[in-house]
Order: sequence, then C-alpha cells, then structure tokens
Amino acid sequence: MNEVKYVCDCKECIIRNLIFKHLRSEEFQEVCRSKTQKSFKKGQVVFEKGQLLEHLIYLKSGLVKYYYSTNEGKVNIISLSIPFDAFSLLTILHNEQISIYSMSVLEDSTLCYIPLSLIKNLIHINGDFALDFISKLIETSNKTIEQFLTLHNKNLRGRVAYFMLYLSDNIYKKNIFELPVSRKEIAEIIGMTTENVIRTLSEFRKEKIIKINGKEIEILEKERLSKISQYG
Amino acid sequence: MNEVKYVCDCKECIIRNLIFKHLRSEEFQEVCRSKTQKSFKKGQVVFEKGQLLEHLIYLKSGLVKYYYSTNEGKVNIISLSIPFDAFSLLTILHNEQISIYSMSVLEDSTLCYIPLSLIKNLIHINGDFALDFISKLIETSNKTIEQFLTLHNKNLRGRVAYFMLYLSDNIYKKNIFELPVSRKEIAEIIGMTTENVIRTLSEFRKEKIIKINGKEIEILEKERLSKISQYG
DNA sequence: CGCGGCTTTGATGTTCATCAAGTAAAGTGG
DNA sequence: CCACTTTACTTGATGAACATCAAAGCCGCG
Repeated sequence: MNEVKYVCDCKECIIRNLIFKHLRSEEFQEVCRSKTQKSFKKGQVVFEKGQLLEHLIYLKSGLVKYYYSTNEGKVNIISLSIPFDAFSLLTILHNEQISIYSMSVLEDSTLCYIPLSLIKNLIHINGDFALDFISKLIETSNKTIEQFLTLHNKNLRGRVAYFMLYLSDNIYKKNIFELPVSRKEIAEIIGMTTENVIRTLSEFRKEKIIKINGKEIEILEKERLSKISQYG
Repeated sequence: MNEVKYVCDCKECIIRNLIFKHLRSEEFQEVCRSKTQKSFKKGQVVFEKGQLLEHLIYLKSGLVKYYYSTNEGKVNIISLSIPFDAFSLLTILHNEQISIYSMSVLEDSTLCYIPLSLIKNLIHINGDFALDFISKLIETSNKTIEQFLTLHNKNLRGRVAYFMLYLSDNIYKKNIFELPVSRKEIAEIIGMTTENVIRTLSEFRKEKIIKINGKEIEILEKERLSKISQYG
C-alpha cells in the first residue's frame, strides 16, 4: 500500500465526473496539490464502519465494494463501485465524519484521497461546485435505494440474472468477464445464501443461458437472462 | 386543498431543522415571502413518480409516506415522515427534477412549498447553508439505506416488532397509538404480505405482547417486543 | 502434503406467499 | 337512513420458495 503525494493527473476525473466540472483553475490546482494517492491489493480493507473519515475517497482504477455489517455480524454489500463512481460521497457523514459503511478492494485498485476540509471549503466558496456535489449525492443515493428495491422485489433466479446483467452491462461492458467476487459475496449483494447462488448459477448453466468456468462467466442468451431478471 | 401564500410562521422550522440554521436574516425573509402552504386530507396524493418537482416540499404538520412503485405495479413504502423530517430532499433529482418517488398523506397534513430555484440560489450564495443542506441529505440517505438493511435482515416477526417499536418510539412517542396505516400498507413498508402482517399481529396479541383494538395498538411488553425485533 | 476456505450437490425442514372463504367496517346512492 | 357495494380485516389450509444441514471435491498456500 504505497502512498504518493502531489500527483496531478486529475484531468481524467474532471472530465469524467460531474462533481469537479465547475472548479475554477486555481481551485483545481489546490485539489491536486492536496490530493494523496494510495494503491491497494485485492482483498484489502480501505476503511471500516465506525472509522473517522477525513478524506473524500475516490476510486481511480480498480473495483471496490461498500458493505455494511449488522450487529450480529451479517454482511450486506451495498454497492460495487467502478472508477469515478460517487458512492463514497455517502460515507461523509454530517458533522462527525464517522462512516456507517466499510469499504474493501475487489481488484487491485488505486484510490485518491482529497481532504474533506478542502471539499468543505470548496462547497463554501464555489456555489456551482456545491450544486454539482448535491446533484451527484442525490443521484447516488437514489440509485442505491432504487437498486435495493429492484433486487428485493425479485425471486432468486431474478436476482442472480439481474446481477449477472449488472456486471456485464455496467461494470465490464462485455459478455465474457471474470467474476470479481466470490459466490459468497454475490450472496451478500443480492441477499440470499451462498448455496442458492451456486444452485441458481448451475441452473442457468444447464439451461445454456450462461457458460461457467470457475470465475469466468459468459452470457450466452442475454435475452432470456433479461426476461428472467425482469419477471423474476 | 386550500393554498395560502406569504405565510411567515417559519420560525419553528428554523429552530427545529438544521438546514435553515445558517440562513441570514434577509435570506430567511425571502424564504418566507416565496413560501406557499397547502393542506391535504388523509389519503390525498401530493406528487407522483415521474412528476416534475419545482419546490422543496416540507411537512409542517401531519404525517406522510414516500413510496416507490415498480413497473409491475407493486408498491414499496420507503419512508414515513413526520414534520420537519428531511426525506423530501431526496426527491429533488439532479438536473431534471423528476422524482422517482411518490408522496401521499396518511393524516391530514399541511405542507410547505419552497421554490427549488430559491433553494438553489441559497446554496449558491450561502456556503454554510450548502453545508447544512448536504449534511442533512447524507444523514437522510444513510438512515433510509440503513433502515432497509435492518428490516430485510429480519424475519417476519422481527419486522412487525421493529415497525411497532418504530411507531411507538419515533412517530408517536408513547405506548398507545392509532395505526396511521392499513395492514396492507404495513405490508408494503416491511416487505411482506398483508395476511402475514395480520397473522403476526394476532400472534403478538395472543402472546399478550400487544393489545389490538382495530387501529389502536397498545404495547404491553416492550422488552419482549425489542427482543423479537432484535433477534428476529 | 495436509489444512482451511471456497465450491458444488443433494436431502430436509422452515418460513413465508398464495389461495380460499368468511366477517366486519366503511362508503355510496336512492 | 337503509340496502348495496366495496374495501379492509381475519383465519385456515396448502404448496412453493428458500434456508439450513450434511458431505464431498477442489484449490491455493504454508
């Protein structure tokens, strides 16, 4: 986990993410100057529930998961995030900055750390930035809530189908991909047991809807998978 | 549904809600001047999914529900809101202001309408207001997500117990209260069927944990209900 | 090479939704 | 205000969906 300071390759972020769209040149320079960057290996924990967060954490490359642990130790994965996603906005709690979520790394990743004090200052002095920030916040929050509702209105086959399509369409943007998560983690995302995730994937395999080779998944019949996701 | 303009009794809001804490006097005046107020009768719909919202809607008195309808017509109640709650913040979507939620009134209610253009302007010119606004937004969003996770990790008895405690502790702040929702709506809140809501309530009645008289509920054994909620 | 974690499949049991049927309550129109 | 209709509530019986338990193979890693 090497830490690098003062790296200024944020142009991509600016272009690709709404929230930095309206920064003035000197403000952007300041973000760059105070930005830190860290690399994490697959499986490492970035922060945990209850931890004080003093930075806005931003995924530059790789894949991460945000998860929530109940008091009884059960894990719910709330969201997967690809680079430039904004879920981490929700981890900056009001006043105290205690996160109610945890974050860990699913594929080797590089994260950017922007001090919250700077972000707060920018919100303070740059109204357009504040508006973009809020817009992104609401979008992220609503997406998360909507995804929950969508998932929990489906039966098991529907959920698994939905998640496979989500990976294919939103994360990897192709029909063959390596699962970034274990079967157990899939279960934690879509809210079912590991055994039933496996069983359902096997069913799909037998029905020739997908091809499975360990962690490699190929979607053979996207149409049918969509139907299962929709009506499941 | 009578509409009243230019009513300036917002002091209570200012005191009771964080988001108006840092308004300057002249800004506050402006909020008051442009504020509209509407009364709704029990059961009326305030706005629906897909509707363009041009105001921040604020509950002054009464009780409302926010709900989400799936494409298949299934209803999920996302949240109940008491006066001065902030859920409506989440309905102001980025850029377009199309709400993904619907809102209707559970008890006769009075709502305040503050033009979004004014809110946006305030965010723009008053950094402290913007920060309070964001803080409230994140708090609301996290509460909503957390409540979902909590509920969906429980079995039926646990969910019903949780909801009864929620009404008792958060909404009415006493052990006897009138249910503001039908059995069907309870089902839509906690994600189960109407029949099983009724069945579970009957069980609790037979076990002398609660007393039921139509819509009136009295919690007799809070301790046991808490245990059921916690371990269910 | 052996241990622990991940995966897979089958058998079993529980939980919950669905179906059915009846009662009570609340509107609605004459 | 009363017959009528509709909507909400209630209970029981049944079956489907899903979790749990058990057992075995696989794989990576010390």
